[in-house]
Amino acid sequence: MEIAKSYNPKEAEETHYQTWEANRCFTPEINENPDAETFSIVIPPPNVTGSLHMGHALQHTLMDVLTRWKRMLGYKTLFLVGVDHAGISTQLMVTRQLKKDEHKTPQDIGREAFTERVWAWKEKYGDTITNQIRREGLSVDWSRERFTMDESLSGAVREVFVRLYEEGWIYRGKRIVNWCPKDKTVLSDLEVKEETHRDGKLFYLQYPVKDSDKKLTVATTRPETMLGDTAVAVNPDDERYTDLIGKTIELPLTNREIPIVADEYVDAEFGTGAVKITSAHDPNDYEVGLRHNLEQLNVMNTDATMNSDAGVEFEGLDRYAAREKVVEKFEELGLLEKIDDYEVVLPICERCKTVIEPLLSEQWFVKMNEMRDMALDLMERENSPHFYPQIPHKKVYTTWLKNLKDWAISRQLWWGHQIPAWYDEAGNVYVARTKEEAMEQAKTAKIMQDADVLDTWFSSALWSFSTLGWTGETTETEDLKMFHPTDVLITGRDIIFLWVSRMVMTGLKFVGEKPFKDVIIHGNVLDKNGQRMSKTKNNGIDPLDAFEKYGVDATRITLADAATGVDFAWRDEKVESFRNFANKIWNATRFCLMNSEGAKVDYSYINPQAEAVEIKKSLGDELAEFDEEDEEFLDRVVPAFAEDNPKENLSLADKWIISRFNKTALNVNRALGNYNFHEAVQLLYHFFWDDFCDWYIEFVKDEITSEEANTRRDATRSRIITILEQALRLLHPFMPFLTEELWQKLPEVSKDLHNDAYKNAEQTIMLADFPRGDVSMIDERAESEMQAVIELISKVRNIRAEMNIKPSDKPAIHVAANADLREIFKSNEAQILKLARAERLNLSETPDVPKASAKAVLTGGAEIALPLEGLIDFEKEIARLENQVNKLETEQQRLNAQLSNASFVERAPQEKVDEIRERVAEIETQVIVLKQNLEALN
RNA sequence: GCCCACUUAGCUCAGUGGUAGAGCAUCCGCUUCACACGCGGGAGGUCAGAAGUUCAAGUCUUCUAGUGGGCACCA
Repeated sequence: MEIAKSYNPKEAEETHYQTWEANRCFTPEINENPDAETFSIVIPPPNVTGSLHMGHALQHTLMDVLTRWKRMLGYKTLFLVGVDHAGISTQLMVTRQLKKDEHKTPQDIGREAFTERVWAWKEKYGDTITNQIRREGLSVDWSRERFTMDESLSGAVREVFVRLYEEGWIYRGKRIVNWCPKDKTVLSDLEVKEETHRDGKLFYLQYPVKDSDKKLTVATTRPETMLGDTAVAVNPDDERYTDLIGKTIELPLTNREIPIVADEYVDAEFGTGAVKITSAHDPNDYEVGLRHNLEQLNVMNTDATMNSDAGVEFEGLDRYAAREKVVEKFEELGLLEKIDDYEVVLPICERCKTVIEPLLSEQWFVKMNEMRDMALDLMERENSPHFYPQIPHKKVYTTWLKNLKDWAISRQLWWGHQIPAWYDEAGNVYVARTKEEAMEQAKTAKIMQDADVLDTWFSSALWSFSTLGWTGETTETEDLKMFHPTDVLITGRDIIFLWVSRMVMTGLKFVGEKPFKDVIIHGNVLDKNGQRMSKTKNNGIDPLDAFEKYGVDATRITLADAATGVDFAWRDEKVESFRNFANKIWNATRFCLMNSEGAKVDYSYINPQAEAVEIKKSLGDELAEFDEEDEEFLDRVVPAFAEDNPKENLSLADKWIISRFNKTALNVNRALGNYNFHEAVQLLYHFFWDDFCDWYIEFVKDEITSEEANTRRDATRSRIITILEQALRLLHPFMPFLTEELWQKLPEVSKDLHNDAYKNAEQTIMLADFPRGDVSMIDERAESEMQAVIELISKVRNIRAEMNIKPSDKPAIHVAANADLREIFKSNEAQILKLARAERLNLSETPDVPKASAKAVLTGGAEIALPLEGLIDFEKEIARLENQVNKLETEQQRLNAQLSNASFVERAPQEKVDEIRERVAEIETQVIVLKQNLEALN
């Protein structure tokens, strides 16, 4: 078979995904077993306007690893995909396009036409992200793809809104909200970020007191808001101002008079101890205003220009222009006391970075306390959802819930779920599922729907169940029964509040159960300098570039390897090393395939259970009463049917690699079960590269490359290709394309190697049984025997390298060892000679070597010597041996100190003490041998 | 201001109270018939600092320093 010299990811990536998707390998129905356990996971819906970034690539990889793993284990598996309508960003994008193409604003064409444009935009460009998801190789069920604006999901949104309203958990009210003057919409607290400005100013303004020559100085960072001042507040206990309480201020630049009030809110220590109160432009001032029954004077328009209430001089000015003008005027009036430099922290719009203007406005809110209590109760009762890692996310989540305030859900946009509330001409509100219902309530057809739409996160909050068919009307679907609650949610910590917590709350409230069992919070991918990736810094690494450069599989396994829950810096070198790993897998397979004539994948070598199943199949009815667990049966029947009686003929290396494989499989399953992706990757990397390639392949190389066809060679070929086949399965969840590509090339791989759950499916590794690992196949004896052989070879190699022996020089190896070891070495003589590049293996009971030898000692005290007549540098050899003695003696001293500590021997577990005693004995043995060797040299 | 996390080899990071680990980089030697994206062999650590608990601390406790994050305040 022709196979390229190195792995080219492109080809594999282009073909296999299409095949998988076309064969519906991703739909849960491919699993025909009605009793199969289920596994489900929903994707955090990316923005429809979005494109893939490293954070997606990371979380998508982890989700797909779990999904593919569970699917191969035979679970009925749903990985649900979909996108979010992303209210603000989408609206902005379409608005921009409208302006560019037609020089029109949304208002010019009207709401209906605009919404149509957005849908058209979505049709045209909305699949960018979904195609990138295909590129990543995600095994998501496209037949269940969802969009938050789908009719069914929209129905769920309306239903939830109406029910919450009817229960009094949604209300409409006038509050100070976070207003983005650029996007011209309200934002929830979570969509507001902070920005520190060191060059800020604190302005000290003097307000004349009426009927007095006194002036009261207030400090402010936003002088323009003084145009909307409705009071000045001081602390009631502040003796400086006691006499002013109840007096009146003649507010400069306006014709208004405002009271001086006393309020505990004021901190006498800060600034001047007197606070200007702008009830309509600051949340704290608003509260003060309510307490003192102050007027609510809004002096700004929604674009943050001043309105007519700010006075004719200021009307129409932008807030910053107004600020300058106010300051100028105060200076002219001699009322500007001073301007201090001051570090200000400004609230900014997370999306457009515009400074938020707190604004008094009428909006819809969700009262969160009751749903919040449900979520807290769930956490208290059953530690659910279970966060991975627990620390710090559990605490952050519960603390946030405890301090939760009402959620502003209305948005002044046209793209989204329009609020199902209608107003009659008198302004009475009717909340209903449809306009017809609202008209019934209003007893008139003259009603108008609320113009606002809901926060995009409102629909996302329902994602776990709205995607499975819940509409309120329909509350029980097959999918809900089968897949809700989902098993695990994987997301970043920045949306624990925005999304995770809200899904928990709505899930409990509307489905009556938690939406997911576990929540994995992954770390952020930082740039190579440890900085967060951001558009402004332009330090983002595009996953598509990584796919291009290193391949999807290498990128995936790099991300999985880095997924320990903490942030990590992206390193190209890291991906490179996993690209090398992919190439290593490719070449190992290439080598096996070059020597595969006469070989076939045969599960029986490593899994007697499966072998028994195969035999059972071939015998059909004859063995209807056959019991897979019946070991006696296996012993009796298996050899009779296995042509080469594999278990009898296994070499040490075979037993060893089978043992290593099963250990690896067991540990990989355990690691994935604990969501420990890093550990799983490390296990696989080590097994494949070190155990399989560096030792096993090298051990059997001569045998399988033999030109001469014989049953022994072919049996070995079959064994190696079987181990390889199994290893590819273990790797598949991480590296789906490479493993599929190679798996398809293996001889007879498609025959009888299928997962029973998918019996009518196309042959693909993604539907093959995932190796679970079998404890009974772990052979500790084989492992330690092989270890001895490895140690022997390594020590010889070490001597060769340290003594600068040329590769072409082939010394003899003298080994003095006990009978057991000699037996082991003898039966692996050919491999030892080859891998140690030696000519002859001389085994004896006691050392018998020429003086000019380089020596080493093995675990257990066996000695090895390489006669190096004429090659040996005595000084170098002495230094080498002394170095080894020193190392051992340092350790010996430390251990002896421990053993001479009476309380250690007394209080430490006996096995620990024994362990150390054994180690000391081992060191002593080795030191004696090394010292004898040293003496011989001196 | 309150809370949290992190600090381990040159770099990026694992690490479960019991001998300190990986990848990359580095050094030495190899065009050995799967792979130079490779093979073989090395060197490299006061586990941020201090104190404590323990027979035993990278790991548990407290304090200190540095870095990062969250929340609150921000007149």
